[in-house]
Amino acid sequence: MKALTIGKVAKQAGIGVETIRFYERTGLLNEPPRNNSGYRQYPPEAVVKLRFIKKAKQLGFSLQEIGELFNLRRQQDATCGDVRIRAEEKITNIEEKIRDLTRMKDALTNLTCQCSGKGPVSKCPILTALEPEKEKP
Amino acid sequence: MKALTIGKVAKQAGIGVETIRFYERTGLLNEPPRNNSGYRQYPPEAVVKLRFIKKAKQLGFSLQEIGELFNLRRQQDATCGDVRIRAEEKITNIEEKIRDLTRMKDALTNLTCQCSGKGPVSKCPILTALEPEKEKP
DNA sequence: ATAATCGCTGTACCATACTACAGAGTCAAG
DNA sequence: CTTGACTCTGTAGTATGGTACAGCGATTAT
Repeated sequence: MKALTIGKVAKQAGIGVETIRFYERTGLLNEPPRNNSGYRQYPPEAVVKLRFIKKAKQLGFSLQEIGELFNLRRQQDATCGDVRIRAEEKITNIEEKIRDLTRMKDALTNLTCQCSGKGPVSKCPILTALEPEKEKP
Repeated sequence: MKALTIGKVAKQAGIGVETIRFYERTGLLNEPPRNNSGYRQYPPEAVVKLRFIKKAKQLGFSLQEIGELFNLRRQQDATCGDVRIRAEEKITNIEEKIRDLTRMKDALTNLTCQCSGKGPVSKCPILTALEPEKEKP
């Protein structure tokens, strides 16, 4: 006997009960089985899925994009080549995010270094951090 | 003569005119000087700032957080140690995002590899990608 | 010099992602 | 066996981040 009620799942995933029902309504989560009195019965994996959603949102993915990531997995065996292409798009996308974040981090590190030093900063490293690279003449 | 109208800035930054005015209303952008007829006169750096905002949003930062990043820079010379602490918080935060994205990327790569191979996948690598690490007994 | 385009303010509306009830049934602990 | 916490459905409200006019003046291209 391992099924969880919605409240347990919510607590373990660190999100609200209403939010879970909302995700279900929008189709992001599929409907779990119910017990005799109509209570949702979640398998423990539901917690994993919800934690994934939470994290992915913090990384700038919309609920729709998160759904696409799930679909990628579900359709995997069906239409292999197609899925591969879309997965590679996601990967490229993610790599760009990582690059941007790395630049942003470097800029902030830079800022804290300058802070311990002295003198005015002519160009703001944070702002220019996310500029598209351009060749220097 | 280098001042740009709002339309020029918007085009160069790749965002809408209305959005720029919206950012101004909310205080994310400070009010630019005006010309005789009341038109906003932006310096070229405004484009850099707007592109930063656009990117940062894609990375999961809220407008408020983006504003905090800007403040970090502005207050830099004033309250050095304090700024340093908050900058380091941001850095830690960013490092976690990078870690999560890297895990997600690896999981997707994994998925495309499995795809070219064959056989059913018992555990979904995407879902478990963003799980907090736990020691394996 | 006169449209078309752009800019101004102000207000209203929109999509996304929740969040909060109301009103009724269910379950578990003392 | 009741009382308090939990669940259900349904509907409504909120926060964030825009987007879209209307109604007017300024500018620019022909």
